[in-house]
Amino acid sequence: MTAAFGTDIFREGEPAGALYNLTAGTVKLYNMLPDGRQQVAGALFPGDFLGLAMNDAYAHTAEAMDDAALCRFPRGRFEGLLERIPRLEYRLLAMVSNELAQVQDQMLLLGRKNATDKIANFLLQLSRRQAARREPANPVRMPMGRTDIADYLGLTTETVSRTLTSLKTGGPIRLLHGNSVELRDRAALEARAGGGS
Amino acid sequence: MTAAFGTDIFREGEPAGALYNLTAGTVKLYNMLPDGRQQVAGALFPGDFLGLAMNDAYAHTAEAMDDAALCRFPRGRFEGLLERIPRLEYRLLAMVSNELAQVQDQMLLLGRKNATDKIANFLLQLSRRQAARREPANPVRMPMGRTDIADYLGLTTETVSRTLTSLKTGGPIRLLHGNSVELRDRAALEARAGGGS
DNA sequence: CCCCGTCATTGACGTGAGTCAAGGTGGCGC
DNA sequence: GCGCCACCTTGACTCACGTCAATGACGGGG
Repeated sequence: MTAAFGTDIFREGEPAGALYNLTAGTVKLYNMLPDGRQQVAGALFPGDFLGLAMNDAYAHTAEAMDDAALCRFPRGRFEGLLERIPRLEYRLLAMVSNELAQVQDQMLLLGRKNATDKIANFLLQLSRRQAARREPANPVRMPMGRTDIADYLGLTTETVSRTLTSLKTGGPIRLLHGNSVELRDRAALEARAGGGS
Repeated sequence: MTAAFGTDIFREGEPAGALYNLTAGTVKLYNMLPDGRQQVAGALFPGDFLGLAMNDAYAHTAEAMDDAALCRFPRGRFEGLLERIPRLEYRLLAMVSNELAQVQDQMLLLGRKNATDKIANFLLQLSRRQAARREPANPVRMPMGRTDIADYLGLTTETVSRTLTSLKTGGPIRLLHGNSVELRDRAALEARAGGGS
């Protein structure tokens, strides 16, 4: 199954009929706010699962940020699998637990850090996830636009832009062509990311 | 098992040796930030579970906010239970999924709302949880101090205080003795809580 | 009963990030 | 190659919230 750029895979509130595994491309999860803005809950890369929280309805809308390919598991059939392979349920539980831990980190980030710390964190997170996917960790690719980054970090596009510029000027990063970022001084970023305020 | 006011039930990073069910009292979950501040991840009330994310280490420190009583399930024995009662694992998965959804709501709150909206949301959330526990929904009890509220909402104690005062002056709430709040105009609060910015 | 420690409130002030508003820049189709 | 459009960048200004600091209200212990 494939999803073209900009199309929804499922929408917030829809009955959760299936879960998916992303095999190629990038997908964002977000919630629409009443005023039209959106809160991006996360970005997913190949290997990640979508809709694995076993609730009745999807908690987010999932939208392809480029052309994506997915593996779809209808929920009924999946639950049948769970019955027969209890081990699988344990794995699933672990995955949801992991996701929970990640989201809680993100909470901490949103509540307590300033713009620079948020961006530093974000870049390092992307880098780590690229490495986990056995891609080069360094030139970090950002398939999403400034708006999505802003909505993910609780900032505005302007602030994201300004912050990236100031990190560029300050030395730790370099902006490359095609929405990529070279991390020139990872230690400096780590310091910002971990550090408070 | 009991935990007196101010004592830790478990600490962030410790091997997750057990999970707990809170039977009486109130417990907060938080992470310490390097600079000494804390991010409160949640408040737990009777009936809630602690440490149910099946990771190897606890993601938070759990501290009793008053004298609390807990039911402790050592992890080994619990996993034995899981083996024998697959249905239980499914229940557990559902609970973790719920928690995930809640935390994601909280993320949205932290990233995108102003102080008044956060407080309104917080009060309504407490009210709903009291109702879920079959206590009266209206005078909302707040067992935690201003500092904990602030650390939960990503604010400062001063801002929490000011915002409560302004809600009081504006009409929708009334501050009672003993850390309780009377909701006088729930609709007004709902409007703030749902509404954007 | 009063003192003192802890926590909440209130005020004055500074600042980081949001808002509003112009430019740039690159990609794509014609 | 040109123009259009979407997106990014930059600037000026504003304001909500944080910070620093003083005061006020409880509540428990001596």
